[in-house]
Amino acid sequence: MSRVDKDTIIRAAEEVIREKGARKLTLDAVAAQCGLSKGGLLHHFRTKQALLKAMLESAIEQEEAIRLECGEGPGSELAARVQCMFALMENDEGLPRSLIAAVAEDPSLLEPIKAKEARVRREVCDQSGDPELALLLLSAARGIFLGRVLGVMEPGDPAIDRLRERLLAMCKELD
Amino acid sequence: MSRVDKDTIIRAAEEVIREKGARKLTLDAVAAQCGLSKGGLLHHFRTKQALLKAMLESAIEQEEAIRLECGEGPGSELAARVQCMFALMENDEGLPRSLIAAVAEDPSLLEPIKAKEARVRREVCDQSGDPELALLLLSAARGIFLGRVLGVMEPGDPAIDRLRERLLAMCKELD
DNA sequence: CAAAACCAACCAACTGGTCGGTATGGTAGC
DNA sequence: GCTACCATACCGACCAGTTGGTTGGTTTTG
Repeated sequence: MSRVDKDTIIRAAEEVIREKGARKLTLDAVAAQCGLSKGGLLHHFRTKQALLKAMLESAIEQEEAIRLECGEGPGSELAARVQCMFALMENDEGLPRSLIAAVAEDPSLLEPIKAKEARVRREVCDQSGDPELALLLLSAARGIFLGRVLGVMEPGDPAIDRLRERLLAMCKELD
Repeated sequence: MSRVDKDTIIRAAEEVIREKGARKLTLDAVAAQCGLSKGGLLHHFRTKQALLKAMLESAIEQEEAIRLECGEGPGSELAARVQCMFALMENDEGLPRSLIAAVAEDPSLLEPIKAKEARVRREVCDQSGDPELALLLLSAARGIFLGRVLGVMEPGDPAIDRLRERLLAMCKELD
């Protein structure tokens, strides 16, 4: 029986990034955050890379879970993905933080995300009668999302809500 | 007369990020890259933060220069900005790399970019008869751009070209 | 000459990672 | 029940290499 499981550690790592920035994501900081010694932390993740990788995988899982929630109705894949991205923004969880840390540490860690992203694009295109417009709308959603990840766009901006409505309307129109 | 000027150092820093990743952007690495001792480097930039800040400012300048090139004709601000972003992608210069390094090091360094981004959005909105659609198109361009910055989207993807054409067409339609 | 540009040696703090050891809880044999 | 054994979780000291930054001196240039 473990008192601290891997998921707790991943959350702690995300918290460190949130508080101190991606550059300060050190093993010591993570260990301190979840009340563990560095030795204990390294017992769960043998290297820092392993921790980063687990963070990304966890983030992807979370995203896919939200995606399923958004796609229950008869809407298209595109609409579901757009909704999913906005949902992801509301409770800014692991993915954004992990993304930044990973790309700073070792861009090759993003390979799984790259693959997932390509798959989503293909699905969205295949399903739509106007693949280019579909891709364009998807890109717009990602632009807003990544803008928030980088902190370039304000969280509470009312324009975001209006953009979401407009985006979703255009998605429906496309179907 | 200096044998190595600040601009050379900034370019060297960008090169380091390109070759080794944002995390490896160290003073030693930058000094080595531009054939300077660390002491010499620190003579030009007293702290690492100062170097980062200068990198961002330089990147913004470059972007504004490209923006002016793109906006010579009668096109709207929106069209010019979209064109500018695609031009920025073709010769992937400092801005993308600097962005990642800065956000990893200290997100508050992005403040100038945030301000500039907000200003652009305002201009684009003010000029357009359909501000939301304009913002949406701008977001799409940024989504593609940031997707490339993070390495999530392939550089040579032909879809990018098609997306650019479509985006520009929609911009013209909006005018 | 005086200032600016530059260098080499150095430093303290931090980094990821190793290592020997301890605490705990389960399990098999008696 | 008790003992011997073992695996897992965890600790804390330690290490070598790296980091940003300092200092004191040397070269270059106007």
